[in-house]
Amino acid sequence: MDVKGGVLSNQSTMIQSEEEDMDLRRGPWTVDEDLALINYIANHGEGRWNSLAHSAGLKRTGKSCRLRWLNYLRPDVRRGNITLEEQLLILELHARWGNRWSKIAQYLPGRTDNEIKNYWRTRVQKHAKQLKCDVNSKQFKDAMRYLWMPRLVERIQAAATTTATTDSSTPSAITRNVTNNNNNNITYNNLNNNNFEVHSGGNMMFSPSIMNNNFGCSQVKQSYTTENSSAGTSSDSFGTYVSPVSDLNHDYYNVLLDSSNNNPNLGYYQQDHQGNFFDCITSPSGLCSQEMDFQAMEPNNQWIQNEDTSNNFWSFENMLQQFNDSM
DNA sequence: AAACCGTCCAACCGCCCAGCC
DNA sequence: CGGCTGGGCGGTTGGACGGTT
Repeated sequence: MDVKGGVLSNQSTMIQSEEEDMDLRRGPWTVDEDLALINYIANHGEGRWNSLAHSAGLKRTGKSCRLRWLNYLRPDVRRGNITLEEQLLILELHARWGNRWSKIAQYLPGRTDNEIKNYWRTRVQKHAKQLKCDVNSKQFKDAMRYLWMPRLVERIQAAATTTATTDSSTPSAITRNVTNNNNNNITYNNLNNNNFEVHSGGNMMFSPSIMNNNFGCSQVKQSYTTENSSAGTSSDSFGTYVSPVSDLNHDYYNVLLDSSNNNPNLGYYQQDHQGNFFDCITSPSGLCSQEMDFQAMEPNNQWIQNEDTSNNFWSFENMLQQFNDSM
């Protein structure tokens, strides 16, 4: 008997019989099928998936061929673990766009929307579930923004520093310049000067100082601008888009996204009379007004010391619990 | 060693939208 | 304008696999 595939749900019996009549295969792809698809696309290009499937001699739906190609067979598909930088990008972009996986995937070259979606569901939603809060709740978003993401950046910094000191021939393990197929540059510069930036239609830039200092909310300053302001750029700035704001002796970091369309509606952000977008979420749920000092709640800095993200998150859970208790 | 459990991820589904006739 | 088709999207499923009991 010809194997029709093992990924068949019970409720699809009728569909299955219909597809068997049409001799359509479902389930996991075989090596021969993969080769047939690859060869056909190499010779004829992609698109018109239904006719492509037929012309290539594949007993598959056009949709199935398209999915197999885009998510697995495409030569530029990146495989392997999601890196720290990618995690950071996913969190940031998801905070901004929600479950727009394909849009988020555009900013992670080589990653598919499916992969990102899987990452979100298996990692992020798991933690939300463990913390007994909704992944879309303000509480969890705050936790991501003020705890998880800064820690990711710290770990990126730490990794870069380690790499820089152990391998002088290589500028940085996380330095790269890539261009996705929409010509949106995504540049991570985490060289010895500890900058980290993402140019992706807009910019996302993290100042070095935040990574090395407290992340108590009262000490976090964020600035946003859509202007090409060189005059306001200090030595701590990272490009023409950002005018860093040094608030007294407070540390700051800069996140600027979507400068391309000058969108002032960047989530929690607000624009002041000078055109700068300031972080009006300084405390979306009163975090900052209480001047919580998360580092003080984290004596062992486990996020940095422990390489495993999921384990790191449990120090986060402890912090969040303290946060909850203080509310 | 076997059963159980949790995680990962490829593949599927239904829905929606744009373009064409 | 309405129907059809192709393509894309987010959500869901279930098999494989590794770790734990």
